[in-house]
Amino acid sequence: MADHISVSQISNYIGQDVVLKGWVYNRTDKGKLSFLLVRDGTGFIQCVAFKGDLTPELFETISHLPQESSVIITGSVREDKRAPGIPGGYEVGIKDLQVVQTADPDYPMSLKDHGPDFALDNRHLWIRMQSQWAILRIRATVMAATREWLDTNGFIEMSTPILTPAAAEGTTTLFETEYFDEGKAYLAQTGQLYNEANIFSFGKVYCFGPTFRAEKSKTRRHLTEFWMLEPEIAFCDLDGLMEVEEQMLTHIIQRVLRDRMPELKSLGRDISKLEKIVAPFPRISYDDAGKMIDELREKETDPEKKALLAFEWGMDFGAPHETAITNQFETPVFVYGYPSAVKAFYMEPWPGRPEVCKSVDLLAPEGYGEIFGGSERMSDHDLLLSRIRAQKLPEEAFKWYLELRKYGSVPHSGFGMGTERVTSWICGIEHIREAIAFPRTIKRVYP
RNA sequence: UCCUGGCUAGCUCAAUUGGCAGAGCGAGCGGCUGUUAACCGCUAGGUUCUAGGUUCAAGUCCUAGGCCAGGAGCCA
Repeated sequence: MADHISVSQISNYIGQDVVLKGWVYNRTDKGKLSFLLVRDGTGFIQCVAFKGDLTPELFETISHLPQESSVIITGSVREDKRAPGIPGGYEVGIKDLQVVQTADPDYPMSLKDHGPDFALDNRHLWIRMQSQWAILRIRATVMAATREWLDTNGFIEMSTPILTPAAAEGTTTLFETEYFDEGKAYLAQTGQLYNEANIFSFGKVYCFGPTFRAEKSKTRRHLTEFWMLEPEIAFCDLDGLMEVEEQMLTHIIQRVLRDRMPELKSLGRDISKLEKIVAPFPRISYDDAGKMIDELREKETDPEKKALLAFEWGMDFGAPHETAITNQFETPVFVYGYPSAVKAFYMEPWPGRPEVCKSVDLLAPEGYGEIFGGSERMSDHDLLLSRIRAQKLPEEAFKWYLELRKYGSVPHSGFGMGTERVTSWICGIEHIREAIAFPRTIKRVYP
């Protein structure tokens, strides 16, 4: 028997006396009544103190409790439609209250809106707010559902190194650090190359960890440190990869809808939009996506937006292009077959069309853009070697990677999922920085 | 790196043509038995980002700098 219960389980205790341990999120006084909105990590619940039920000293204490004071409350649970909270509709009539610590009354995070600078400087306190709590709970469910789907579909989790010897893709900027007498080491921007080794031992694998990008990206879709899931699958072509992606994402959405409905509602998310996210998703080629953009640009009347939609075959899609495409669909949409020139060196060429590669991006609706990026990997040793040489990558560093193509090479594919991008989309929030507890951006490493 | 915008009370913001530094929330005190961003009364709270400059007078105009944000590029 636990010595206290959690708010998330409150509906099991109607009519009973319970003990709650938590923090005063808000307090409203009304004469002989004092309403405390108490959070305990699992939910938010209204606790009501009535002067006539308590000693004068205790009521005086309760009606002056500062926001964020830590408390242990004993009281009786009852249903009441008026009661706010998560799940809401229940409240606790206070019979006793023990103050663990009276919070300093200068707590800076009022329950009103805050600007980004202030909110981020106070991120260690901001995460206590209901909106942030809901987002980060959903994030945890996204991650749990991801692992759940992979683990029940034959994948095993491999940990790939964070400290790596060289640029994996040779294109992006990496964080650099000294590594004893071995020269420079770099924080990993992907575990993919290692997972390509892992599949030859384990078949289907994934890694799920932090990844680092030192690019000076300054947008609502970028973090310098984010959590990326990367499955890699032996004997899998591009079509097989898309199937894995849509099945896994469908599972994630279903699990969030099942387990995090109160959190989604508290964020004001349009649930009906999430309920439509069921595999299969539309698959369109880069060529067709380009034509779609041409048509949309013709229809666009705003000259500024029109200019942003400028497109010619061969260029990568920017954020405005992705938004234009995804606005045509209610589910995520696959765009496959990008020009090889704008993608990484290791992607398998399209049969008969060497200028195109077997790459696929999964773009989320409502303007959220790329959430998954993947490809079928090049499986021919000599072709891969020629690409490494053509891109002037350090051949020695890729010696082991090339060897994978010498000993039992097979068609294989994999993708990366941006956890915070998926979470942002599911939550319907404006900025990716709210989808991780302590965001790292180009201008922030504090707190 | 480039483009754009912002910086005034703890927070969110207002301040007309250059003319007395303001409000709401938060904090403190008091009132009210059903509050949901409660309400009502009272109190405290300011180096207007920094440094120069113009002016009788600068939150406002000029110059330089700092910080933050949004977007582009790049990417998940």
